[in-house]
Amino acid sequence: MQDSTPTNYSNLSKSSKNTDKSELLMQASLEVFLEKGFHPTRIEDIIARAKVGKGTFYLYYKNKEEVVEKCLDNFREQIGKTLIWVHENIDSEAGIKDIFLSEARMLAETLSANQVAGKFLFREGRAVSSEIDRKMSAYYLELVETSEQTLAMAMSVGIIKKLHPRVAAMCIIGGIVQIFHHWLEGEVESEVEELLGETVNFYASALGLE
Amino acid sequence: MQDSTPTNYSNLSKSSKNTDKSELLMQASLEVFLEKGFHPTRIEDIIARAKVGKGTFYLYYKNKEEVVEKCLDNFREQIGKTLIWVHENIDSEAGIKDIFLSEARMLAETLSANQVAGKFLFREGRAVSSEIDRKMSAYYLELVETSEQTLAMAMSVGIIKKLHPRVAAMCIIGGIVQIFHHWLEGEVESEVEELLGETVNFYASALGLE
Amino acid sequence: MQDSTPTNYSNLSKSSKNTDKSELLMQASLEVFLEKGFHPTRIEDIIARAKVGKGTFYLYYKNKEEVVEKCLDNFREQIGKTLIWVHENIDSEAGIKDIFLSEARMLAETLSANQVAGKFLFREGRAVSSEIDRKMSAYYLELVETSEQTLAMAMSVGIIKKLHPRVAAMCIIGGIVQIFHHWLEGEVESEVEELLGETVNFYASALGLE
Amino acid sequence: MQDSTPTNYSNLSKSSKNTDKSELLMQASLEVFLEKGFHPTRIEDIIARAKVGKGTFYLYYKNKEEVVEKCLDNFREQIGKTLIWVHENIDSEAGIKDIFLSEARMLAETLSANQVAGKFLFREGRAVSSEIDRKMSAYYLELVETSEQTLAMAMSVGIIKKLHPRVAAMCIIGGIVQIFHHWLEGEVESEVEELLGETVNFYASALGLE
DNA sequence: CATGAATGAGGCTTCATTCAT
DNA sequence: TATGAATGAAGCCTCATTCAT
Repeated sequence: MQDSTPTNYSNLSKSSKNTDKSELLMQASLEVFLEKGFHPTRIEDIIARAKVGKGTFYLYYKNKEEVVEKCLDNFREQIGKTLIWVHENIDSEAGIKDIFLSEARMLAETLSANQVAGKFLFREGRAVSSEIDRKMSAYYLELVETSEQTLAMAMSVGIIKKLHPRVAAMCIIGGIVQIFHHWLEGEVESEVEELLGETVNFYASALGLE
Repeated sequence: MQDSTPTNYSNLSKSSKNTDKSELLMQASLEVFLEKGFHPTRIEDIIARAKVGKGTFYLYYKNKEEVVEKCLDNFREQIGKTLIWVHENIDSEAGIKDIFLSEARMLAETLSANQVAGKFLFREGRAVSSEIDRKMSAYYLELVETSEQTLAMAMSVGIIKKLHPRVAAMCIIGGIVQIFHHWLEGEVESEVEELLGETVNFYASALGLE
Repeated sequence: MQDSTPTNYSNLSKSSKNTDKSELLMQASLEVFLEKGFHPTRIEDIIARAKVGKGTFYLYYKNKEEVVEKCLDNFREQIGKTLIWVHENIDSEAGIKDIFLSEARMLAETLSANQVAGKFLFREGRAVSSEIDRKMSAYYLELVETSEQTLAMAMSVGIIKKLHPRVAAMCIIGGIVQIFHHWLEGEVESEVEELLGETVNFYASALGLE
Repeated sequence: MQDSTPTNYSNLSKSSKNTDKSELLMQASLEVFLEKGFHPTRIEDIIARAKVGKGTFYLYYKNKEEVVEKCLDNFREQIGKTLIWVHENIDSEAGIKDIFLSEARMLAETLSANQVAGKFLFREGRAVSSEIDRKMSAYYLELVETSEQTLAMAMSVGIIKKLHPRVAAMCIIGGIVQIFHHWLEGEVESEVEELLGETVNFYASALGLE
């Protein structure tokens, strides 16, 4: 529990150097992408931000697109790890609403730790390249399907109200993404805790929990 | 009723010649944008699709971005007209769920009539330019706020359950957009009518309507 | 006879414009290639010489290599036409040495008219690209083989001395190329007529023609 | 006789360590030059082939061009040594044809021992740099002139037929180079011995020997 | 001596835009 | 209006070379 942070770079002095540069470049890239947009960003902008030479960029990435590809993979991995962690640490005594709430909190935390990436991916990930677009569509679909299965199961055992499971999944995923998107963009003035609570309330109501 | 189709360009004989070329170019542009993505698309691709000379494009549009700007304006106008039409034609006898359903049906119809534009805007509208991004953010916010107000009012008169109106609005708008997005991308196999019905069911449940 | 020049651009006002630019670029390219060498030559050098914009080059050629490819094709065609013309216009009364002499004269004339191309191709054609290298090897082989067949036939009917026909062909082609190369490079001070005469003498002697 | 091989690096124990790396790099360079061509070859390719670090190349050579320069010098030296050896070991009793034949045999042997260098220099030596081009032109000219002098002398004493000595020299050098080139490229199927014999025959015939 | 990460000058190529017809 | 040949600014990317270890 005290070691929940997945990435640990300690005692890797040699290999960390590589990782450092590539990490540095990714952070710099994402920052500039957010500020200027992906397509208007020139490699020049990135290396200026990262304070490295032009050739150095190409030592670590084939081009701008590859940065995003790697970023998306990281992002998925982070989210994935979060979801897994949540499922492994569910307090079996807790009510469903509480489980939802912890899940939401963990997601919010992960997103918070990956703000720049999240903001960028939500905003213009799909427009980076058709490759990324495909990956993102696939990811959304995966989320929807996983969600659908969970809902279907919960419906069959009568924990939640009977609704069209896939439609419900899409409504939920879409809503959550929307809320996180607005939140990351700073367009929501409520406190996170309130936001999460109310969101859970909304979906609890939809699914007939109390 | 006999004039339900919102777009009606008839009796515009004079300007129609201009409009024809500019319309032709917009359709061609959107088609190519959808196929190759906005940024990879070159003016050359557009004029090849539209079968006009290279100079002709610049007779009607300043650049690719302007095409999208016009397209977004059209799109908003179509949706706006639809929503207005719905509100003007509400059968006051009908129940709320029925009103939602007609609203959803009309939106689906409008989106269907503007498939290419809708698909493109959902997919990569935000990445076209910061100008467009701002416009789209503003539009989403506007939708959320309008929705929020309606919900707040309905809550205050006890028609629907008391929830955080802005959170509810975001959940609803997000879910609907998600569903329409999946639908336009052909990733939903249900019949439209079923899809709409189940969506309305989900939100009716959330809002405590029966 | 009065129309022996193969290329005739008269009355082609429209298409000649295209041809003119591509011809202009080829001439400019070859000139610069000769002066600086193919590889050190930058597209910039070519367009400066041709006095056109940088984009214009790419309107007519994919890259420097393509210029050489086209040039080699032209060159082969010119030589080919010359050889054909010679064979069609042989004075059947003439002695073999005289036939050789007219052939040599015509070749010298053709090379003279394609000096820049010839000089460049002899000097560094093979180093332009492996593609060109292959083409040139194939061309040399073709020349050797054609020559070999002619010699073999002449040997079999006793017109010339019996020697190894392929070795003889290689000796002759190699020698002639060497002489033309030196001549084009301006490293031979004799008059053309004398050079040709003495060359024919040498091979006549080798082949036992008095 | 027991020391007929011109290159003998034995008893150079001290410098041999340096020489080894520089020799290794030269061999690696030439191999890659032959496979990819000189200009497309990057230093990276060379050091990959030689299995040394990138900086190491620069410890021994200023650049790719210098490798070729050294290679050309070696090559000339080898050929030079061969020719000298032949002249010093001529059996004064032998006929001219036999002398030619031994000369040709020794040259073939030397070329065989320097195949890679020879192939490369014949193929694209002139295109390496204008410096190398000049050196090669000068070398060809030197060969022609030496040959011319020998021929002129032989003509003056009536050993061989009277012909234009410079033209004869060019024909002979050109032919021999052509034959060796074809042979090195593997485009000749005859046995070396036959090839050499027939070549000597051809030129013997040209020069009126028997 | 040997290495290879870092650099940035320099050349290639694309493509939006113009403009004479 | 409509066209498309011509242009050159601008961005991408490579690769020779350096230098700290």
